[in-house]
Amino acid sequence: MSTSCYPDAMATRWLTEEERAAWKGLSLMMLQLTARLSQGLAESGLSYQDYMVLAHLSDTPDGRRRVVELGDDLGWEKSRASHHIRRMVERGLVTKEPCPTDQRGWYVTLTPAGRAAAKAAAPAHVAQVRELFVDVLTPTQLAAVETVSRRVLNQLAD
Amino acid sequence: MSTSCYPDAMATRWLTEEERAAWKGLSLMMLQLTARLSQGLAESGLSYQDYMVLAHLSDTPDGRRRVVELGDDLGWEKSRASHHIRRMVERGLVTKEPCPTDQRGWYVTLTPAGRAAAKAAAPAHVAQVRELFVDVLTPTQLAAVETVSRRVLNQLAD
DNA sequence: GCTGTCTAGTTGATATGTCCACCATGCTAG
DNA sequence: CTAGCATGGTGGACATATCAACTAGACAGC
Repeated sequence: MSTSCYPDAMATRWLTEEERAAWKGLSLMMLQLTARLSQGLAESGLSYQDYMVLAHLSDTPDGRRRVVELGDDLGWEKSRASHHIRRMVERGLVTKEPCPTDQRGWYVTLTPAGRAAAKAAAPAHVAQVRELFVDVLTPTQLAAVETVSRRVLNQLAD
Repeated sequence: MSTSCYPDAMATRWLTEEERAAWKGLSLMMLQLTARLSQGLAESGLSYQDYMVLAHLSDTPDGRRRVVELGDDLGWEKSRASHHIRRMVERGLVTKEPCPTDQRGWYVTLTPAGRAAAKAAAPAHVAQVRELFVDVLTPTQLAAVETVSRRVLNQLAD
């Protein structure tokens, strides 16, 4: 597949070794990293996804966010967001309140239990992000990561 | 959560804004990127995971790989690997052959159909990886990505 | 040989994600 | 006002992932 000539009209520009290494490294890194972080969070009784929702909500100034907004923040489609929020409501981590200005919409807000769960899980999670990612890199490398992701996300937004 | 002082013995070292931005950017980028690439591959009738398996097999010199090896390559646990391979066998993309030197094991190999599917999907997929990732970055940035992922994967390996 | 422990892989229950059709509301143009 | 289209969210069917328990073969020490 990395090999050679296609009969097609458009000759495919295959990846060079460097390009391939970068892409493969990135993919594998993210797979392993999120797997490990999930494991870590599991000990606090939260999934990675749960944690992201909770963290996002507690970062929001008024502590509430529409279902689809939350989905956009986390890169989820609305259906996934809806299902996941429902499950979190069932577990008592968040609640939904009708949105006064848009009858279709719901605000998702943290419950005290949700806030507590996030607070309990945060230190270990952050420590792990540090240990496995942040502290392994130089400030320059971190900055590069930020630049790279901004560029790619920009490109994706077209 | 990003806020402040914990009563704990170990004071948590929270992330700085730069660190946070890098981590968040990276996570979101990978989410969106893989989502988009999955969509692209769906038009060839393959999932992202299917493609990774096929690509890996066709990269392997002798075109075969043990189930768990494949899992390691892709960052999967053995159970996930087993389930996924089974489904791919059912769809005729790969086959399993008993391993002569280890009675417990199986070699996974491409079928002609699997090889053809990979070959058909590759050009569009590679084009998309280029468009959305590789071609958005400078060679220096690509090299940085590679370095970063190598370091992090190294750290994970402990 | 016998025993215990490790590893490869499977299985099934359950949790999660995806896809698509759907409903109700909002929004815009005539 | 109202006709049409866009948007926020739900629901169900199905695909995929995770977890824990399990089988069978490998492998080491005796």
